[in-house]
Amino acid sequence: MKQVIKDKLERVVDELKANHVWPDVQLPKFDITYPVHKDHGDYATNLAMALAKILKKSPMDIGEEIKEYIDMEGVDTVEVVKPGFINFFVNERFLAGGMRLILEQGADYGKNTLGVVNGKPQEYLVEFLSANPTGPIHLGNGRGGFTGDVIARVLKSSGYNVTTEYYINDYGAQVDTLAESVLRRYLQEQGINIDYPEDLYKGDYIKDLAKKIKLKDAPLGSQEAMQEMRNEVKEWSLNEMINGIKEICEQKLDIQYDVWKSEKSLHTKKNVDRAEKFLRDNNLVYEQDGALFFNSSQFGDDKDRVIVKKNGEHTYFYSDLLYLLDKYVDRKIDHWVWLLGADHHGYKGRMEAASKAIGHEGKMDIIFTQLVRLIFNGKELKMSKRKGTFVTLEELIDEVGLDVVRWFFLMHDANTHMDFDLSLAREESDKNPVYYVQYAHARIASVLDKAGDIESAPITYTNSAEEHLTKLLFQLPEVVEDVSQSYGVHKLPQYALEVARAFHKFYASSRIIEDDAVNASRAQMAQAAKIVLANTLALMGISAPDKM
RNA sequence: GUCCCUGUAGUUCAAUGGAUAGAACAGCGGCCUUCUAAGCCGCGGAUGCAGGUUCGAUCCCUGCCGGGGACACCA
Repeated sequence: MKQVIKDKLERVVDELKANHVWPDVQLPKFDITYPVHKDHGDYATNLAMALAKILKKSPMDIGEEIKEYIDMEGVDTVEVVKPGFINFFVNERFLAGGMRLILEQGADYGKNTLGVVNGKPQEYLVEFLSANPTGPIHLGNGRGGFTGDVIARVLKSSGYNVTTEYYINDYGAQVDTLAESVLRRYLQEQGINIDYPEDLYKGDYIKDLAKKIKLKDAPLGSQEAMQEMRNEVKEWSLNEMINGIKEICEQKLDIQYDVWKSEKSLHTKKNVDRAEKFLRDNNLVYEQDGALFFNSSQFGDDKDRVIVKKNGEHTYFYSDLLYLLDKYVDRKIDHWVWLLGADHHGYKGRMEAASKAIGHEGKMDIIFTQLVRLIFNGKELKMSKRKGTFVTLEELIDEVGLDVVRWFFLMHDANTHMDFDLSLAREESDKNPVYYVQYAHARIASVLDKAGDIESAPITYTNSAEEHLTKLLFQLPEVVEDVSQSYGVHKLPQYALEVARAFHKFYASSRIIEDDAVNASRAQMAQAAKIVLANTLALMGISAPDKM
């Protein structure tokens, strides 16, 4: 609908030009909005305000003049109101026509083809969660995890070819710390007296690993034997952690990844040689104090970054460079959507600089998810891997259910801070708005089940609740489009809530089965509402139950 | 010290520079002999402070005050 009005207004501006009403008029940037209040139009544009600014006339006057050029099918009346909105009121035939469309498209209703350019779907890579394999997935990971998952779902619905990816940080010192932690706990478990330094990981999961691991008895005291044992523990622990994470993502979180990308696997000789040649050939690196620096400040970063340390080891940023080449050169992706916790905001500068340096500027969207503060009994709970204090996502899901947890993380703008009150989440899980939405879906399922087969009778309107519900249902395609461009996933639950509310009102005012007779018009409205609720919930990865 | 977020109702959060700032929860008062009361109807209640840009600012700019987070040859 929005698009129809927009197209029409573009033509209006052309007409104004052609008829020399305003020969100099340029098409201004005008907006089309939905009515905020029921007294306003069904659809509105502030074209008049935009034009007024250019022409230095009153928006009201301009609106009145434009009005005469607007003649649209399905629109009954057009009115101009202050401060310069042009309101469109659609008629019943228009509403019924749109309804028919929803019923025909069913599960496909809401999809669009924004991601298809010149007949080809764009290759998008969405990378998210990517928690280090040195500890469990905690509550704070939930935000990036679910936000990324939903962005991927929405992009798919918008015609993009989406690859979801988990980047495994299995390279570098932290993995050794993990191995050392497990090894020492294992030895303690065997009754061997060995100390446990402060900087090792403290959580119970380390002890669990230590109990589970089976090592062949190695003679202690020998350096070689100790080193061998260390390597064995390292490989086993890492593997165990990664498998655990995979299982949780797929089974508990309902997040399916297409690719599990190992950081270690990027550091092959071939990759490294190519990268070094590329960097040197393009004068992107220099040596200083025995280390190799990447010239990132030339490309907008606030300082140059070390990529090869004095001791010859690669830094994390080196991995990032390899990863960029892997993505843009080898895999030829068009765009990379990268979800990061706010504590990583320092990456933005260097990664953008690196993308620019290798000639792929502007192909990356970094989405920061602000940290979640945990509140328990009115006090903030600090989470720390080293101290072993955290609440795992798994525990929370087991307690209140995946639907509630997903809804909670999705309902807020990812870029704002939020508090998660554990005590409330537990107590008030029944009052969660997700149930309000699911209840609407279940109610519809139940009524339609009673109504039996619905005949495709003409749809007519008898009250404002029916009209309001219908107009809301029309918005789904635009919500999906919006989210696919803005990544503002919180708009989905907001929208679902609005639709559910509209349905509950409709349900209270319009009986579908009356005196044992099914009102086919209303049954079809309910059917359409069910489609919209189900599709919206599916995009969020939340179930749409038929019974509650 | 530098940089990134952020301040809206009692609470948790919405609102591409536009119309009367929306919900939910909490509070108060109504509605079940009829399709699921996990529902509906009604009542109160908010943009941290000071300037600026604009016809118009919750939104943009500056300063102040408050909250969170980053500033490694760690990953």
